[in-house]
Amino acid sequence: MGTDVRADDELIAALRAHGHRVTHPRLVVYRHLRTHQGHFAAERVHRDLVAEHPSLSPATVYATLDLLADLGLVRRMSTLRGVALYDTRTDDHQHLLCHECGAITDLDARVATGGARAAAAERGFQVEHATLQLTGLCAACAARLAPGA
Amino acid sequence: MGTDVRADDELIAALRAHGHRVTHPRLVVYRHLRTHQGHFAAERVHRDLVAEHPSLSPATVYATLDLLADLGLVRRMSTLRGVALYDTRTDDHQHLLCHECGAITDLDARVATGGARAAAAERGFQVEHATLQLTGLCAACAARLAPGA
DNA sequence: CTTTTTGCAAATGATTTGCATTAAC
DNA sequence: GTTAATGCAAATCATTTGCAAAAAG
Repeated sequence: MGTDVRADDELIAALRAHGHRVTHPRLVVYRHLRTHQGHFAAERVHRDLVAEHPSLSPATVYATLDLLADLGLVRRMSTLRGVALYDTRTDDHQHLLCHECGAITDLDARVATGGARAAAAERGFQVEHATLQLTGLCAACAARLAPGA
Repeated sequence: MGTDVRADDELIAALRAHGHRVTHPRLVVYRHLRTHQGHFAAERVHRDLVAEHPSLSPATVYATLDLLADLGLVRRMSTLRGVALYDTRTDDHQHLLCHECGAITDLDARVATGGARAAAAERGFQVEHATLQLTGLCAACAARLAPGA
């Protein structure tokens, strides 16, 4: 493993392109997300990193994730619960949200969003991402709730 | 206007079917949602109703909206920000989320979700709703941010 | 050197919880 | 009568903010 220099370059280029500074916390957070792909809450990122970086503050993690989202390096996810999540995947995919346990999993199906995008554009809405959210029961919760099936 | 008895009946039937009691706060909240369609935060519902129903507590509104969602009379919405929203529409439609002002608007396009639903089912996920979320800039924010265009 | 970014601690704000009281059934 | 549901106040928890100190360019 070790530090992936290519990953750093991508962050550095994006920061410079928008007039932001390349700082230690930003590198640390970004590397962590690159290494551990998935859906992250700010608080979780902070908890994961604070042992190795004791001076890293929650506020900085919140600000950094927000910045990374603005730079397009992660995506803000919509959630049913009240915790803000960031997705390391920036390509199109779908989300399965279990309303029992709150688990969120990725799905890779082909969904034609062209019609909806066009309809939105007609209203003057500039679409950046179109994500299909499927809510329901995950396999584990379905099994737990319907025992004898 | 006046009380729409048919609306009450729908709530009462759903409550009875699930062994819940028909209470005054539940009627009041449900009537309000029926009358004022849209996307509601619990806090907003409470604020709207507390003048006429001074004893109505926030906690009850939270619990009631949660119950209505479980009964299928409203839908929990996914949001980018940390406020839980409930949608009075329970039929299939899409949401436009402006990440500048936070505005959420409905869209009525035809989106083929069959493929994604099937893929989810293959994984053992029981899909209840499939909602396409389009994130980006609403017309107002786009105009404000790109002045000279 | 100048300005952004950080860390810290305090403030905020939505949501939840515990518990005695009240209202459904 | 019995039990669920309410109201209230306190607790919780994620997130934001203000400001002095530190670090980036």
